[in-house]
Amino acid sequence: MAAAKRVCVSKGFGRAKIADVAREAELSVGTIYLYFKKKDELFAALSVRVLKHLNVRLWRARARKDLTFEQSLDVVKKALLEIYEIDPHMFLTLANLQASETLANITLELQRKIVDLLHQSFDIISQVLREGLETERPHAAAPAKLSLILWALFSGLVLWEESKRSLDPRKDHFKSTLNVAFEVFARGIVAH
Amino acid sequence: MAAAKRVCVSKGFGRAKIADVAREAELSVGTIYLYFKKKDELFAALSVRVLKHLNVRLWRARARKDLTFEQSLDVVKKALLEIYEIDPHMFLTLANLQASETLANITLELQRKIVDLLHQSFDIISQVLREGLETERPHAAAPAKLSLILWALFSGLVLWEESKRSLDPRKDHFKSTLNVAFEVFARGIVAH
Amino acid sequence: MAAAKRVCVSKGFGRAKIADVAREAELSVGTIYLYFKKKDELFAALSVRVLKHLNVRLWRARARKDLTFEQSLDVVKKALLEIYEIDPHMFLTLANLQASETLANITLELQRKIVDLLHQSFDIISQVLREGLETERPHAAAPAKLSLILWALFSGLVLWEESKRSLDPRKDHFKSTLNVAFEVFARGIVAH
Amino acid sequence: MAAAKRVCVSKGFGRAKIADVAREAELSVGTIYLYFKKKDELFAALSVRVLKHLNVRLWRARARKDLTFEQSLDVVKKALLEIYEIDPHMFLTLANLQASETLANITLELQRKIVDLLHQSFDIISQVLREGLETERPHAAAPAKLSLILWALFSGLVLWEESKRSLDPRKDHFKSTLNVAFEVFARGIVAH
DNA sequence: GATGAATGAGTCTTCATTCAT
DNA sequence: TATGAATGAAGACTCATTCAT
Repeated sequence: MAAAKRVCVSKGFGRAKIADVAREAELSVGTIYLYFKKKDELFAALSVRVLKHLNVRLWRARARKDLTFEQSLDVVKKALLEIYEIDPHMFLTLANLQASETLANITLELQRKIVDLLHQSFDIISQVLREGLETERPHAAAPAKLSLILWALFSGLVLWEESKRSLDPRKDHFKSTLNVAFEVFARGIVAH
Repeated sequence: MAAAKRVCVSKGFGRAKIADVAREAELSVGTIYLYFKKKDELFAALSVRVLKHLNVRLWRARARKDLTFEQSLDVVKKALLEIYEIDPHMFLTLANLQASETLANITLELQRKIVDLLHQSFDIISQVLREGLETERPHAAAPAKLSLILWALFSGLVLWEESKRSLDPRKDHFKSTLNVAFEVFARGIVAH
Repeated sequence: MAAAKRVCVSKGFGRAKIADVAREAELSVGTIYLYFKKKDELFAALSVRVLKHLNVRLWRARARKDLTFEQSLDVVKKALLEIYEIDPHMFLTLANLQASETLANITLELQRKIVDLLHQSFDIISQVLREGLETERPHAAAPAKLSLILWALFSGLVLWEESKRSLDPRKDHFKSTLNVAFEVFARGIVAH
Repeated sequence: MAAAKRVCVSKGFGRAKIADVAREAELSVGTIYLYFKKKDELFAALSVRVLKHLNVRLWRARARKDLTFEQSLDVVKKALLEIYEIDPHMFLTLANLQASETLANITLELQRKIVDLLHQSFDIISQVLREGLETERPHAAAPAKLSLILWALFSGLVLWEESKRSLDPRKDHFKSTLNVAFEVFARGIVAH
């Protein structure tokens, strides 16, 4: 799977061949098929891995208590950013999963796993937000909806950032845009 | 191109074959190649079309004067939503363009056109925001950055909405989430 | 299809590759797939051809009137033998169709065609036998059953003949055995 | 080998994999190769087993003395039918051996064994027929030739029966057709 | 301009066979 | 004897692209 990710990064998701992965992993083609029934199964498994990693990080963030809402949000932002900076392709893997038809070609079991992990991600973010929201922003929207908005905001920015490289030479800094985005978000959830 | 879009919608972006497009267009395969040098060229042209359509709408929104910031933002939201509702796959086309490696395989000319149109989109949104911001939110972030955030927010929500159909049976309504997202955004750009 | 047959003859049914057929036909692999959806479809089509050829011959035999039962039987034998001698592999094609799992992998339409042609073969043989039987062998078994027995006898002998070459050096002459078989059959359908 | 036969029956001859056999036998793949050098060797050995079983039955039939020709023939028929009914796939195994190219890929030793056993089968049938023929049908054809015809008749009917299941919904009963076939055969060997 | 048959390189996938343990 | 992970050659099938008509 590490090899598969490396191939995705270097050749692009759609151009990644099983033979490439095998070569990168210093295995034969057949061996790949010993562990993954289909090509799409392998790449979907990559997403599972990303989501698991993500959830571990988010979980750690959630463990911290006695934080204000702003601090909680900051913890979520840091968790997402940290993961992105460790491996900027992680979220792109997820974006590709969403944009491609990979999902249609995998086992129901794997599909369920992915759905489940995504739900977990949202639930953790919701929980982090909820505590701060309840005391400080009692009139804010439902945490579940807000966590989805946060997720969309983040993945939209990542997708843009990644595609920008080939499209748009105009320089803008991901991190600073992200900071502004989170500030806007934080202030937007006002208590009237 | 209309045929190409219909094929993309019904079979999915990655599974769309030139032969399908030809059949849908009631033309022969060869004829497609009279108008598009490469397959990727055709699908990139689709994105150009989406962006042009988008810009026309945004331009109309921009034309209205004497609006408060909130009203301006509402106009942008309506323009984006309207386009999405007329054709939910338009933004997915763009997302696919970003997520796939299509961009790497097209002529420089077409690449430039796409970049140019995207800049136009941002510029129009920036302008819409700028007027309201200058008078009502003098301390807000740069309009260019805010328009990017708005774009990311919207495309992130669309991508999620589209992928959710196959992944996640949990019902949530795109439109209401979008409304909340824009409310949060609008309130977030406060003048301290 | 002529190329496919030649490949079957020279390399054996199970070892015939699409690439071989393409080379033999002086076409590319893709062109084969322009006319046959699946590999098995091509080889099943071969059987259809054999059966059609067979039925034409049998039909001609049937056209002759005013024959005694023995003469009718002789006409059937000659028709079968003639086909076998023109192309000894024709019946082997059918035997392979029966012994292999090809039938499970073809379209229902093609399956139906094969069934239909086989029924036709039996029906023609039945008709040839019927006339002679009615007047000369009134107490014989049903012509349909007898034509099946004749068919089994013939194809059993062909299968044996074909496999014998690699198995059994013991010489015996197909034609003379066939003659004896038909004599036995003719005498066996006695009028008590 | 029992496992191999079960796999052949359930998945079909051509679709039987060594891995399937190993799983069925509750052994590992490697272990299969301790006992059979090649895949074809294993399946050829299956034929040897069938032929041995067949010969045992035929031998028993031969042991009975003081039978008329018709009774002898009946004994042969019963032996063949009994084997067929115990395991309808036995003869199909032999038919597959004949129709496929398996024979070309096995050791000379195994080839000889198969040839030898086939000769034995014919010889036993010949002997059964000979006794009755000599006294009751002095002018009949050579017993060797007649036993080959009998064999062809039987295997032709079996092959037909087996293929019919997937091809032809038209019901006809194997056993009754076989009975008619043997009656015809018995009467056909008349003494003029 | 339009056609669509032909192409063949490119990929996935399978599976008999080996071999270090 | 037994294992079963690893192999990689082989082969079916696809589809963007071309070009003679």
